[in-house]
Formats: sequence, structure tokens, C-alpha cells
Amino acid sequence: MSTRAKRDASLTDYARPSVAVDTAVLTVRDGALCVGLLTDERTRRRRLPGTFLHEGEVLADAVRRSLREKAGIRDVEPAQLHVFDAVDRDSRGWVLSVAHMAVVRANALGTLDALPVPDAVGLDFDHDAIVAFAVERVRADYADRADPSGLLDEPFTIRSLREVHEAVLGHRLQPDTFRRRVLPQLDEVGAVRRGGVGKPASLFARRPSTRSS
Amino acid sequence: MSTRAKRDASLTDYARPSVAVDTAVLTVRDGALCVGLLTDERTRRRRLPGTFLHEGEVLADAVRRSLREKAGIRDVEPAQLHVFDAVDRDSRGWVLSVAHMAVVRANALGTLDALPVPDAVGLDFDHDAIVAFAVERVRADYADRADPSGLLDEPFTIRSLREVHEAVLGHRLQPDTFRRRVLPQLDEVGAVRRGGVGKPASLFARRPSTRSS
DNA sequence: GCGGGTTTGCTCACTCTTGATCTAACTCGT
DNA sequence: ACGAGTTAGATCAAGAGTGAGCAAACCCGC
Repeated sequence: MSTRAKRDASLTDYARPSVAVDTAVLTVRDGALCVGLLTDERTRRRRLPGTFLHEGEVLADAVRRSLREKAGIRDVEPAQLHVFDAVDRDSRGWVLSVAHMAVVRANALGTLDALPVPDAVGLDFDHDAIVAFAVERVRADYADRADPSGLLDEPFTIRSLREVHEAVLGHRLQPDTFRRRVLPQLDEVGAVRRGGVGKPASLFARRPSTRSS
Repeated sequence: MSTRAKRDASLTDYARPSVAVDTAVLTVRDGALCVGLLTDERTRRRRLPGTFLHEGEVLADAVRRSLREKAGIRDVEPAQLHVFDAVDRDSRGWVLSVAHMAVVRANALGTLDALPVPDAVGLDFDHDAIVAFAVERVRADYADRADPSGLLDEPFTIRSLREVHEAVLGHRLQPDTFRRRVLPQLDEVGAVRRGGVGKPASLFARRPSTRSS
């Protein structure tokens, strides 16, 4: 086919893959980073929620639809991770999966089962790899910004903020170093927490510019 | 359609988009970060090289095929950037584009025209956005690692390494601060450059662990 | 051969960051 | 009411990083 003929060719002249979206929904529970999983009824294997892209739908809408329909999850801001394109990744045929991630509060996981990330192995398809991408991404997001995904109710204390960061990052943080790093990103609410043991802590909220875009 | 019926459904029960790949090929020339562009013969608008995905092909192979066929570029390691999925992004129909980037030496751009990144505006489709993604990515790659994409012949001097980094990052670097940061990633070759004005500089090669994976 | 100019790479003073320690402010049990 | 224990937040000493300036090592013109 000549260059001109190729350009004028109909889109249907080329075979097209099916396009799916799969989403690693992450949360923090019991001080640990967890991922939400479904169990396939037939194979009993665990996997991430996903769906095929419908005609005329953008990827983020497909993600939202799949999380709502498969898990009862609403109000998520998914982020693209990577396209998984192994030609044999799905036994039904040629399927590309655009992997996404979303971070939600533990009480917003709907019907997904929360598994600590180290336990989320042996998933169907290439979902282990998708989880790994998502974990790397959320850890990068939390490295320098104060709770970018809004896992904490506001206002919060520096200690509870640090504990969320330690859960996401998977390692301990030096309290005062952490405090000095996040203070510029926070507004002191002016009240002081009472009811716990020890010196009452100041309460903070995130400044608007640190909220996840 | 019941859940069981949906699972057993053929892939062709869902409409599928065309999937394209578009690639921002970046290089450094005359001390500036540049992107390689084609000019559309019909519309005269500039754009990135791209192609539709062929049946059974993985994305990286499609990228390589398109760069070879459209620009005579070989031996590239493309990296995925983002999927562009606006339903009206292409007048021919529903097309998703998986944007990629590749970094090559200036003499490997084939028939692409090299434009300094600030001049690469008003491109067709959403290619301006693709270039912006690619620039952000290459700048992140070059922030802490010594010439990860191998733009320099080896061995090289610290000064020429710094000049490449300044071209990619788009700002000046303090010579000695830069030197101390990269030295742990380099092996001194043991020779000294001669023929230039000034004290002869030592020659270096990158340690294998800093090469781009 | 020497002086001027340029470049490399080292030195040093200063600034910034870190983390342990200390003081302050609370709760709880006696 | 007070002491013990815990937590928050400030302080300070030590270490790390930065960048200007300097000495060394070249090339080039005279």
C-alpha cells in the first residue's frame, strides 16, 4: 500500500486489540500499605478489578465504572501506570491492559479484600507487576509531599501524618526530620489535641498546593 | 448480560479502538535539548513519528518499526510515557495513542528534523503534550544519574558530561557540585585529555550500574 | 623561555540538614 | 496533689553539602 493509500486507509484495515483497564487500589490499614483484590469465582485466583474499554469511553471513566460496578467504590482519581502488552497475557485473545492506580481510605474499599502488599502475590495475569508499579508510584508520591492522596481526615497531628507515611513508604522516619520537612506544606489549625497521653499535639491541615492534582 | 455470560463473552462483543504509538525522539544538539519531528505532507503540520499497532505486535516493536520506516532510526530503547485517549483526538475515528520516548545521539536522528524543545510547538494531534511528558521524563532521568541514555562517546571529560546535563536539564550547574555528584558513578580511564587550552582534564567512563536499564 | 589566559581539580569557610537529647505539657494511678 | 510515664517540639552538636577562590597544568603568542 502506497504512502497515500496508507494514510487514506480506514481504521478497520488494521486488526485491533481489545483494551482493558486494571486498577491497583491502594490503602493504608493497621499501619501497612494494602492493595484491594477480588477473587475470581471460577479460578479462585486473586486479581485486581478491571474491565474492557467501552466504545467512546476514556480510560479514567472505564476505571471508575469498573471500580463502581465490581467493588462499589466511588469518587476516585485514577492515575495511569503502564500498558501491559504481552501478546499472550490473556487466553481469550489479544488484549492490552492499561494499568492504573488509585489511593483510597481504608473505609472506601467497597467489597475489595485488603491485603498487605507483601502478601499480594500469585495474582492472575500480570497483576503482580501492576501492584509493583503502583507501590513504586505511591511511594514516590509520598516521598516529599504530605499525604498527597488525602488518606487522613483533617485536621491531623504530625505523628499520625508520619505514621501514614511510614506505612506507605515501608520504613521508619526520624520524627523531627520528618516534622521539619512537612511543616512548610501544612497550615496549623490552631487547636491542640487532647485526650491522649503526653504533651498535646498541634493540629494541622494540608495547604491546598500540596493536595494531589 | 449475566456475570457468567459476560465472562464467557467473545472479545469481539466489545468495540475496540485503534491503538497507535507516537514517539518523542529526543537528542542534544548545539547545547540544547531537541526533539525529532516529521512534517505531514498534506497538512504541512509537524508531528512526531508514529504508527498503528499491528496484530500480535508489542508496543515497543511497533515503536521501533515506526522509527525505522519513517525516519531510518535503529537501535532504540523506547520507554512508555502515557496513553492519550481523548475520543476526538483523531478525525478518522476512535484512536488511543500510547506515547513513548527515546533518547538518541544527534547523529542518529535519521531523517527527523531536530527542533529545540521550546520551538517544538503547534504540533499535530496532542503531540505538544507528548513532548512535554518526554521532556519531564528525560529531565528526571538526568537529575541524579550520569548520562543514563549514553549521549556521550566514552571516554569523556567531566566538563563535557556537565554540558550534556545542562543541555538536557535546561539550566546551569555549579561545576564542582556537579563533579562531586557524578564521580561515584564514573570510572577514571587513566588518560588525560590533551590538545585543549587549560589544564588537561581526566577522562572517564560510566560505571555499568549507571547505564540505562 | 616567559607571561597571559584558560581549564581542572582541590581547599576552605559557610550554610544546611540530621538526629539525639532535653524541656515542657499533658494523663493516669496512687 | 504529686510522681511516673509518655508525647510534643525546641535545641544543639556533628556531619554533609555548597560554591567561591586558589594553585596547578596546560596552550598560545610574542
